[in-house]
Amino acid sequence: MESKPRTSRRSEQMGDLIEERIVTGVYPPGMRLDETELASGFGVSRTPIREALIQLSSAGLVEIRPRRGAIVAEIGPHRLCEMFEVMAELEAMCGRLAARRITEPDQQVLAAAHQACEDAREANDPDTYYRLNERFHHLIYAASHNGFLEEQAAALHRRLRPYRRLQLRVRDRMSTSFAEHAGIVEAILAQDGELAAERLRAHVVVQGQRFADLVASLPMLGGLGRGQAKPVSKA
Amino acid sequence: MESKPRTSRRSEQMGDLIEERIVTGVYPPGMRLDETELASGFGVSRTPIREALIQLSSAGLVEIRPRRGAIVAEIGPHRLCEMFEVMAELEAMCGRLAARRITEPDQQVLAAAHQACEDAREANDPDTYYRLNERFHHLIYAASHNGFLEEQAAALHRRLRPYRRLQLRVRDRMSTSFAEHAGIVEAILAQDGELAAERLRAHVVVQGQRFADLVASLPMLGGLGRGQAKPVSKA
DNA sequence: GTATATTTTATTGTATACAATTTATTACTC
DNA sequence: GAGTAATAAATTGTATACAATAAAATATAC
Repeated sequence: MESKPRTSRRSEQMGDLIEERIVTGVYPPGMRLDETELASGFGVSRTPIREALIQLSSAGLVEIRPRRGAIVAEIGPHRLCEMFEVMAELEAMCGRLAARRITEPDQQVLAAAHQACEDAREANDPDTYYRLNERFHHLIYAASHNGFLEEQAAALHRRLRPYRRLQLRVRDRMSTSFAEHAGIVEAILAQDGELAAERLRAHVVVQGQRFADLVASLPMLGGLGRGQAKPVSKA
Repeated sequence: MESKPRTSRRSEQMGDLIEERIVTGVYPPGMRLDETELASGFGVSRTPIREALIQLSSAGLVEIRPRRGAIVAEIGPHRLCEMFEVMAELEAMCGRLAARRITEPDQQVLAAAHQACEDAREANDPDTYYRLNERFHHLIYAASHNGFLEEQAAALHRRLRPYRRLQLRVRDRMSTSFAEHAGIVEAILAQDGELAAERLRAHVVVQGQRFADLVASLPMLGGLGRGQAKPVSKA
């Protein structure tokens, strides 16, 4: 059968498009999002654009200032560290619950996903590793058998994606990441919740730390402080 | 000066109004939210209503089914337990961080808020206690000195409000709650993060458990299972 | 009389028109 | 010429009009 879009709502499609461009950096933090401009750019009216922006605002990706338009949310280093701190705890919680609740077949799936990561590491393929890493973490979220937690963790993970992505370029990050994964899998399969939690927390915190180092060095992110945005030309 | 609304956006006002009616049960779970009806009811056009509904949908309070309208989100007992489980962990995290990071003046404020709770308990005033209890918890969120965590915790707390509110009617809940608070304050002031986390987790989990008992007994919530909603007449 | 197909109705989704407010530009005063 | 006031332009917020789809009702076949 032909794949028909499961939603006929243009506003959702617009939301996905804009979100994509935000997380990939096409629309950088602080950029003004002109409704009329976006509308004509996407070939729709302002209505779906507005609805998409409101949704993205709720998700924290854009900031709507009353009567003053929307801008891509600027997440400063400080806020970002806060978010990583929470992410670490959510991951830890997922791990703790997963260790207690993971089912037999899910154990197999997790082990297989881990194995796949190893293959990507040996092939020295960061993009594939990145993708498989995402899958690995999502499997742990799901293994917590708490659907709400799974959603929350996935949402925050997604939101931190652009910042995490940078790190895999860092030297040896793949190997250390994989080594940490091994410890995590071990703890979960041994059904040691506290150990799994601890290791996942450390895994993410390290990411956050690594990020903090990165943010200090990169000029692109260095100017991304708490303060007001430098205006970005729209064309 | 006269208090002028800080936002001129009708959609936000509508959102607050609708949210208020949802969390207070005026609009019960499963109820259809007819855009036209709401619009005429509030004396505005459909546009602000739609925008409000989209926002509430992002917050998880309403569910928008494409081309089929919006309904008040139905949170079944199962999902609710999941949410309480996450809430417990967020509170625990706030407590752990608060114990490590709370400032001198904030210690005073927290102690005072706790004292105020005691007064309400002695006066046997559940409504006041409820309000002061909210304040107490929010102070702990803030004391974590993680603004993002504070927001997340507050948002989930708010979302669970209608369900938590029921419990204070339960016999002796005020006293046990207060006793638990005392232990939490003690742990935080002693800067024992793990103890504070543990006690806060238990505090919330108990609420969740209590809720589970409640949900099993109340017919109003008993029919609120995972499945499809019974339609609720709109007038 | 029941089940299916067709028409009707109602409601959502989108586009456009208008109103209100903010920002930019210009004019004016000192 | 700099600073402020008034005006003009641009952009957001709201209302309404129209289009598309789903639910309801009716009609028809068996």
